[in-house]
Parts: sequence; C-alpha cells; structure tokens
Amino acid sequence: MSTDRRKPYPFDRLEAKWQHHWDSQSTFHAPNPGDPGFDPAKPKYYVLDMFPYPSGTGLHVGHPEGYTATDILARYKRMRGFNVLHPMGWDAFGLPAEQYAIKTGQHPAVTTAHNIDNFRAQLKRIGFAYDWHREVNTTDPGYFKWTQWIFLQLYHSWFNPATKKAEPVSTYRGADPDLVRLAYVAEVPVNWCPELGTVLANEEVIEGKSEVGGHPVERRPMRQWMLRITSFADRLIAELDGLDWPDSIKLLQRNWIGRSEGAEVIFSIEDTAQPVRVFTTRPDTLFGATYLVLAPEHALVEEITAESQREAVRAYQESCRSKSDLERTDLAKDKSGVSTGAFAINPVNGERLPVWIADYVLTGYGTGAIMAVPAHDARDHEFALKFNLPIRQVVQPPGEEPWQGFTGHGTAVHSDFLSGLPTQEAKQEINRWLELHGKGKGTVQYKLRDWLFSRQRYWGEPFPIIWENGRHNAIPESELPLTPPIMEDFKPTGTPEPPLSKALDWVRYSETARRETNTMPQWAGSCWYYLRYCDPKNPERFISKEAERYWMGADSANPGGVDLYVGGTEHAVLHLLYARFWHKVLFDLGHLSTPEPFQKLVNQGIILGEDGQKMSKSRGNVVNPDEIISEFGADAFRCYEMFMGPLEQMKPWSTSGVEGVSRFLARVWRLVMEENQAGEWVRSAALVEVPLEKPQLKVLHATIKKVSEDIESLSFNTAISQMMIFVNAFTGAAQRPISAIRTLLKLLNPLAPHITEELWFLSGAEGTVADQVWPEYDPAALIEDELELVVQINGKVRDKLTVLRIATSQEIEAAALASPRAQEWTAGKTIRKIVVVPGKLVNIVV
RNA sequence: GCCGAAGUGGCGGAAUGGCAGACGCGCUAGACUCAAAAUCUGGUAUCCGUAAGGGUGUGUGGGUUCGAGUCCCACCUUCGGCACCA
Repeated sequence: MSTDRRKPYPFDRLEAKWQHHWDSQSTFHAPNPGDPGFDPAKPKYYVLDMFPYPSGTGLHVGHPEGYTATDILARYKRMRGFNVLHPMGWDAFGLPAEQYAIKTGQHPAVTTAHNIDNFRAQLKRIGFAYDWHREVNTTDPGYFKWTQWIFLQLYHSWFNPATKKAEPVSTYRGADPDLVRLAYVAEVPVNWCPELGTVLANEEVIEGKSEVGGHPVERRPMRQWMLRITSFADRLIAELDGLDWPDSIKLLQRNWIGRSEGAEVIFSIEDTAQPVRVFTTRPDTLFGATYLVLAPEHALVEEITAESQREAVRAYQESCRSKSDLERTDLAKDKSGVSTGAFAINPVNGERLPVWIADYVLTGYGTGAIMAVPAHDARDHEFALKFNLPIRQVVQPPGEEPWQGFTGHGTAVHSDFLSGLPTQEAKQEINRWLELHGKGKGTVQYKLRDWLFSRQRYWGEPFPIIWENGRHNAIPESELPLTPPIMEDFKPTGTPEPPLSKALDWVRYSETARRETNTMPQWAGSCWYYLRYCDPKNPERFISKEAERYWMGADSANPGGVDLYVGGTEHAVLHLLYARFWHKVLFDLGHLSTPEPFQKLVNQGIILGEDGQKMSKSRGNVVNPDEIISEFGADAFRCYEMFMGPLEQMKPWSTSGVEGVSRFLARVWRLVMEENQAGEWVRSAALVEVPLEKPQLKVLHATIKKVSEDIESLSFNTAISQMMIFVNAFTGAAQRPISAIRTLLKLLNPLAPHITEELWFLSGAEGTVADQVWPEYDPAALIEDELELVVQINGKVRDKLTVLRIATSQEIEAAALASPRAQEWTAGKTIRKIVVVPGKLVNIVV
C-alpha cells in the first residue's frame, strides 16, 4: 500500500486543524462549581477511562478502543446538555520504569516524563475530548502527597466490628491500637522474587512466577505493611448488588473474596494444654472425621509432635519450605504428609483421631488446620487411601450415587443426634451443639487475604512513617509530600533491604528515628485517581467537599459515583477491589458522600491481531495506531475500532475493515464536497435547501432514533451501520437536502469529530458541531400509511401483502387468504387457525 | 476439577419469540477510462431448477410454540477466570 496514494479526503490537514482548535479553545474543559462558566442548571456526567501506564512502547490499538467509547459518550452527553467530566492521566509509578532506568542509567523520572509526552501526543492525535486541564500524574509530588495522606487515614483508623465501619483509631478501647489499625505491620510469609528484588502481592504471582517478567518466586517470612481489606469483605460483596456492572465481573469479585460459611470446631489434643481449632464448611460431617491435618507451618506442630515422629516431621517441614509455590500447588502431584504421633479428641463422640501434617492444608486459609472426613471430601479421600486411614460414611446421597467420595448434600447417617437430618439442618443443629458445649461455633471464612502493601523498590511512594525504638509512627501531615531521595544507585540491594535504605541521609529522620524504606505498590496511585480528577490542583485537600459532592455525589436522578467507567477485564478483580476498599474507608471517615466509586462499569474486549491471535511482538502481529492514523486518519481509526463489533467482545483486527470505514467517511465527505476541474475540493452543487422526500424523511428520523439509542447502549457498531444506510440513501440523490446532511453531521460527530466539524464549516453552517444540540427524532416520520405484511402458511413465508396501516385484523385476514400464493397453498386444505401479528405478519395454519 | 462467556455465509458481524444473514470486508459483473486506480450501479448462504419456484440452513440431539438463532433440557467445542480455600 503506497503511502503517497491520493487521500480520499484531506483528513491530515483538517484533523490537525480541529485538534489545535479544541486545544486552544479548551472546548472540552469542564468547569467545577464556582468556576467561570459553570452552569448549575446542567446535570453532570462523569465518564472515566482506566488511565494508562505510560510505557516506553507507546499506545497500542487496545488502549483507544475503550478510550474511543468513552469519548463518544462524553461528546454525546455534552451535546445533550451535560457538564461532562472526561479526564486523562498517568499511572506512572511502577516496575518497568524502574527496570528500564536500571538498564539505561537514566532516572525513572526522566523516562517517565518522556513517555508521558509521547502518550499525550498520541492521544491528542486521535482527537479525544479530554479536559487536559485536569491531567494527573501519580508520580507528581502534588499528587502523591495525597496518596500518602490517604495512607495516613488508613493508618489512623480501625474497623469497628460493632458499627461495621472504619473509625478513627481513637475510638478503639483496647490497649494496643497497633493491633487493629487498617494499615499495620506484620511478619508474614511473602512472595519474594529474588530476580526483581522485591515482594509481590499474591495477585502478582501467577503459577509461582512473577506476573511481570515471569521470574521464580519463593516464600519467606518478612516484616511488611498490610492493609486490612478483609474487614471490608462482607461490604465489598454486599454493596456490589446496587452497581450497574456486568454480572460476570461481580461474580469474579465475589469469587475472589470467596466467602464461605461453616464452623470452627475445637479439638483438644492428648497430653497437651493447647487445643487445635479447625475450620470446616461441613460441620454436619463431624462424626465422619477420622483424622486431623495441620499445615506444616502450623504453630502447634512443634508442641504436639511425639518424640518418635520428631525427625520425620522436621524433615517434612523442611521439604515443604524449600518447595516453590508452583511445586506445592501442583494438583497433579500425589498427596504427601506425615503423622505427628499426636491424637486429638473428637468433641462430639470422644474418639481419638491421629493428627497429621500435610501440605494440602494451607497456613493462610481458615485456621490452618482441618478435620478430615475422607468419605465426603475428595482431598481427604485421596489422602486417606494413600495412607490407609479409615473412611466412614456419615452422609447418605439422595439418589443412587455411592456414598464414598460423595461431597454433595444428602441426609446425615451414623451421626448420633444428627442422623436423619438433611445436610442444611444438620449443619445448624451441630453448630448449636458446638456453641452450647463450648466446642466451637458457626463462622465465616474468606479467601481474600489482607493486602500486602509494601514493596522493596525505589520508584514508588515512600511511606510517611518513621521507626523509633522498634515502634512505628506517622510523620505529621505538614511534612507531606514525602519525596523519595534523589539517588544515583537505586538498584535492588539483592537482599530484602529496600533500595531506599542506601540513602542514609534521607533515612535518618532524627537522632533516634529512621524512615520506613519500603515504598507503596503501583496500585496505590490508581486507587483514588478518579477523585483527584474532580479537583486536580487543590493544594489544601485531596478533593474539595464541593467538587466531591458535585461530581461524585448522589441525587434523586443519580446514585452517585463515576457514571461510566470503561476498561479491560484485567482489572476486574484487583484494581476495582482495591479502589472500592479505599473509597469505603474514606466514605466511613466522612471524606466522601457515597460508598461506591464506580456506578456503571463496562469492560472492552481485547483486540486480537489480524491472524486471530493475541497481539505480541514475537508474533509480529502488533498493529501500531500511528500508522493507521497516518494512512486513514483519526476519524477512520476511531470509527473502525467501534465498527469492529460489540465493545465487550474479543475481536480480530482487519486493516481492510479500516479501509471500508474510511470509504464511508469519504462518502460523507462527498455528500458535501465535490472535486472541480482543477482537482480541488469545492462545495457540492447538489447540496441545496430542498424539502425531504418522504422516504428520505423516514431514513433521517430512523437514523436519529437508532444512533441515539445505540450510543446510549454503547452499541456503536450498529450506530455506524445505520449512518452507512443513511449515506447510501442520500448518495444517489440528485439534490441533497442540506438540513438532513447537517443532522447527519451532528449524529456522526461523537464518532468522527474532525470530519464532521470541517464539513459543518464548509457547508456554511454557524458555530461548531460540538456546540449543537443533539437532534430529536419525529415518531410521525417513521409511520407509513401502508405496511408490507408477510403471509405465512404453517410458519413459512409464502407471500407478501401491502395493506393500509389502519386495516383491521379481519381485513388483513381476508386479504391474506385472498392472496394468490395463499390460495395455491391452502387449496383443498382446512384452515385450522389464523394468527395476525399487527404490522408484521399473518400466519395461516392448515 | 469448579465458575463464567460464546458458537450464525469465505471473514467481522446484524436480528423486542415474527421475512435469518442488516451494515462492512472479500469476491464478482457492469458504467466511467486509451488503460489502471479511485468512484458509481448491480449480484453474492447452500442444493435442485433455464426460469418461475421449491428443498435445506444459525455447534449437536430433543422439547415448548401458529411460529425458535432467540425460550427449556441434555450434550459437544472454543475462549476467559479460579484452582488442594477444607
């Protein structure tokens, strides 16, 4: 494809012109309450993109998919009279910048600034209607000052189980507030990645390897900052209900939080003072327990292990410790474990149960100990078979299924006072019994763990914390922002000591106090950026009360929060969960007016390469948006991305598809313009002020209706189809009514803003399209006097019939029966039934 | 293994239970042209038939209905997520 091929219309010139116009006029600046130009009569609309990490490789075609969708909504709502907040910014802390910096010796701040300039230029080239006055950057001290401030809110708060809310830690009545803070320090087994020189969150470890780079990850205990997100588990589940999110994403979050109801049961251990607590979701099977299993790391193992087993237990613990997570969680492997030689007493019947340790029991979940019921649990069953432990039925399956290995609900058997009860009732009964006898109680467990919040990196927000005499303390708010030290060498130390520990002057806070040298994870900045956009330059607060109430608050017409949030599914769990958590804490503390940040969420599907495979450098199927824009223009690029298919769906790229959309835009161009003898574009002589013919009127109003509805429902592909139908209908006309063409320009403007502005101007209209009011359709124009009906015989189309719109069912029936084809098909047959669907069809059943 | 989403022409896809395949790509014929590109006009699921017309057809098999791509049941395939969570 030659690049000097003649352009179907001069998009290169006109796109640059309008981008400059929007920039210089601040066309899409949204005023806050109190700002000049603010109109309190206008409703607000907050439409948000997931801001990008400004990588060195620049924008790929996946970014603009979601960004174009929100841009269409922003421009559409603006024409509908809304005050639209549509901002963009940079999630610029993070590992790649730091690693690139280490490789090149350039400071990450330098490369980050360069990458941001590149991203901004690329986005402007696509013509997005962002309010660039509101740009935020998570690495800007004016921004991360407030990230640190929010951390201090967490640090100074606790979750009051009585009120189920975050409260200032001063309301805590216990002795040591450090035990309950939402931000706390703990010695926890963490995912240590030697290659990256840092700890990773569970979420950042995929199959025992780091999500970034795929390096091996091992577990080791380390002192870390944690955020008590588990306190909010119930609310994070419950408050999903009111959100307009895809059900699949809500489900993903619920599964991630992983709430399960069950019971804690207390087993005493022979010859030991300490009892073992186990968690089970099937307390109804307590009579079927034949042994206990503790996680190898369980605190009681040391105490209870019999002398004879001490050696074997120690060896097993050692082998587990050296295993990577990958090996340990490999499902294909055999069950392993050793006996401790100790015996537990089943509280319900006094039986002696051997106590084992095995790595299929995890330290981090429940109590780190289980009662094994091999008859009715697949893992226990496998373990019992391998080690020849007894298997005892206590549930009778409802059908013909064999009881051994049956894990469903049935009826309790061989279970004393539970026998005969259905599983549900048996659970309640045994919970009552346990509580009555002080042997346990019903509890709830979550898969969600507290959020491991510290990283051993340079390029992140420093914690506003100092250490003195082994105790941590917050620095005063007046010392924020706490900027990282300027360092020549910010390489990982190779030990768990973070790079900041090398900046000795910075670390030294006072004679006796030292700074915390960990930094926050990349998630921190993205947890609240949507709030900062509302009031991006405020030096006094992270967001002013007024701005928060206006953009995020609820009113009678609006449940509050961001009105539309579009981004990829890769953030369906972590980012959205973390941001909701912070939002709830800030809400509880009275800083925000609604408990949920994102009212409506839409996930765009990923764009595959032309070969139907995931785009990747190694496959060589990556599409560069810059090249597409150079060849076809930004409008064609935008429209093609929207025309590919439904927004949420995964779909392959097709460059010839871009050509098709480009042809469509060129046809729009030629509705208004034509070439003269000299090959210059001049206003078309066919464009005149004439009244519309009836069929034209119908197409026009059908198009207004369809495009309006389709934009509201984010069905941009069919909106474009309808506008193609419009263009096809008007292209052939000898005289093209100027009013109808201008209406099309308004409808097309949100999708293709440059060409429509230029044609608006060239057609001699006043002002700009962006400032026009969105057109309304006239239902009367869609009504025809005569309708074409389908005549079916036994559900098959046999004829067509034109009837008056006002015809009665009887008249339609008669006309259908009289039609020649119906006569043929019904000849000699009995008519059993006639179904008339007004405006659609007649079905004759013979 | 569990959970979720999806299967429609050569391709991307469209279709409040009511004419399956809108719109676009590709292909194809024609117009314009010395010619090509571009542009414009028409055709394009499949089988039988010169045609008129008819049969078949939305992953597979059943069902509900006057009527099913759409609703119900079972199954197959693909993709995504979680994964020894007791």
